[in-house]
Amino acid sequence: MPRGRSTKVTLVDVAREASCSVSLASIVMRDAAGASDETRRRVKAVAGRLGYRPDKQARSLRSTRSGLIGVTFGVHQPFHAELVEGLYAAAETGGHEIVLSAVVGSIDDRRAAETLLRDRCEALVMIGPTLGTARLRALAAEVPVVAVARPLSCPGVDVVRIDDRGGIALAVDHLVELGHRAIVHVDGGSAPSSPERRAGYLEAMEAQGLSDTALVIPGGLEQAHGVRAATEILGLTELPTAITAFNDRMASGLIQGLRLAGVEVPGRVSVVGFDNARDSDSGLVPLTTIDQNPALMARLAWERAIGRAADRYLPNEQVLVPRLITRGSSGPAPH
Amino acid sequence: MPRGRSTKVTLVDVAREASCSVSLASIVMRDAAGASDETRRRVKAVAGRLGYRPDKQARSLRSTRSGLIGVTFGVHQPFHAELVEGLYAAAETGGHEIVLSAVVGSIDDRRAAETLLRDRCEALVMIGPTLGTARLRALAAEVPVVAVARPLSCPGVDVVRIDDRGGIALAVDHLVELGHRAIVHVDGGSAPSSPERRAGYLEAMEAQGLSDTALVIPGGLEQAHGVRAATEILGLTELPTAITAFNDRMASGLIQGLRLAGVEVPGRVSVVGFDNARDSDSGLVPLTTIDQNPALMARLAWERAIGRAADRYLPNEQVLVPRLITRGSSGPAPH
DNA sequence: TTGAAAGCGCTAACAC
DNA sequence: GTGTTAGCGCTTTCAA
Repeated sequence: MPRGRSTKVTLVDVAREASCSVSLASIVMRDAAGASDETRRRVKAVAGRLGYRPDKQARSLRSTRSGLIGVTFGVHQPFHAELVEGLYAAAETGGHEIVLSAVVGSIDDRRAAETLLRDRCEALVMIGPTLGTARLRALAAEVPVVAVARPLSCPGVDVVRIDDRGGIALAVDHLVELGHRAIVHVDGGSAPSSPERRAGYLEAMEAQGLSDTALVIPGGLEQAHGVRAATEILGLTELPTAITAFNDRMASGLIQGLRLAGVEVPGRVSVVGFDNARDSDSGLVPLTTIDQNPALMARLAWERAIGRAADRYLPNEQVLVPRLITRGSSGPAPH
Repeated sequence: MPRGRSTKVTLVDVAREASCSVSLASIVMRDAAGASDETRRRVKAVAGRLGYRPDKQARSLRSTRSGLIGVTFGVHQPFHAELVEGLYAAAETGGHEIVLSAVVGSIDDRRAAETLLRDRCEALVMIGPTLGTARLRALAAEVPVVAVARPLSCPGVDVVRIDDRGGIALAVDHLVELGHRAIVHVDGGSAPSSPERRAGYLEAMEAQGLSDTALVIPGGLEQAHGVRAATEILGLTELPTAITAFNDRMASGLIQGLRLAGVEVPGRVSVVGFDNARDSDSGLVPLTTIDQNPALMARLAWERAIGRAADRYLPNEQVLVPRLITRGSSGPAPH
């Protein structure tokens, strides 16, 4: 019977074995000042030999500061995955550690955040939270909250986001430059940023004097929504020559839906996505899209979070500049 | 200055306010036996009013059992997301809580697991771990490990997995039944399960007396790998009439690559995927695929994990039965 | 530079 | 049903 898992090694064991006091051993393990090199060497050696692993819980229990930054994210959302990856990279700088809390079908942002509070996180980074501003503010009253990838005007909550309106404008302007005039937008349904991108689209169309041809089709986040939207677009009395999609995944659905009906992309219809997601350069046709620079976004969010945890800043908003990635799904307007 | 975040409310505060002892308050908060209904009501009311939140760390520090089950997963892997969702669902039964640890570019399974050990998890569920059996076994010596979605023969490690060989055989048999004989397999590169599916393909082909036409093309996990493989397949002297792909994402790439070259799916070439992923029914053509039943897989893994944590079982292996989902990407062989 | 003692917030063992 | 006592593994005064 493989019982008897290596019973726990504590700092007491290490100290005894290294014949020094527990506090001294503690100093060494924390790389704090106040121990001789000789002691340091000895303690470290013993710790290694015994397979000592500092107990995070006990440590944070004693030292009020937990060193934990909570992160909520949607498991099924590729863009969130990019940000999580970026946060891990940022966390490498040390001093603070990530605690993940997933938003899944059965668990919303509020419950996910609640878990993190019980973990005594010093600050929360919430990725694309679908939470009312009232609840968000209530949360922010308990712990510093940094909302990422969700345009938000909520006093007390930090925001790190892309300029959604500007991003869509980039797409529209790009298409207009290619000669397109009949450009429709497929939105993201109830997703964060969807209203902003929708509005940005309408503004950009107006700025180009194209208000009368502007049209928004309801969409969503997934490929299936794009396929559905394609059907709807194909049913229009007049087929547009270009489409801007809420995100890349749906853009992929759009392209596939159009191609299925024999409509060439970009020959007959151009499509521009949003996100510059992993698979976006490898579909039926490489996708022209808007890059959000998730790595930078994550880094800024992380810095904010630890800064707020240390009470170094007041909450504010940071808006990143979107970038157009021109690939194969957009081309000159037909005629 | 919005300083003064509601300073921490402890059990002592609750007890004082409810004029009872701390231990009694503790009993109430844990819903343990040994308190009168009247006390229960009073303490709960006070706790609610004060916004008391039990400190998980202190709790687990004191009670040796942490109630934590660690889960490692790849953030960028949609199939892992399904499993994580299933694990959260399983965890609803209570008693144990999930601690997530992501595997990202800069953090491998070993480091992810190491984090969980420091969290004092009682058992680990590792999703698709890409870890040598030696390291896995070393880990399993410290804590019960349940490997999910990775075929593995490693004493001391629990395994919950799909019958990969059987799954691919299902796909091959389905295609043969449709009249196909020239069937190629695009593998998953270095991904877990890739060797097993490759082998399953070869076996099934042999069982069908098709060994001489069997061919494996190198692939990977992403859509781009499928597109690349499509190019390779299109370059073959004789185009096969069917393809089995390591997963759905790559199958999508394959279909798109083929269609780009004017090859009809399933008219000219049939394609079968693996995973029954979210987007698989909404692509250019709805994908025929193999379902792994991630919900059940997750539930079994969870039960194993808490069972092992309580030392109720010895490690073992559970193999799930794959199921063929027939959709539009497979059809009768041409001729 | 080192060590002794106190205590973080909680639970568990025991007495009442 | 209730309170008292001890202590989880660690950090943190404080004194030596």
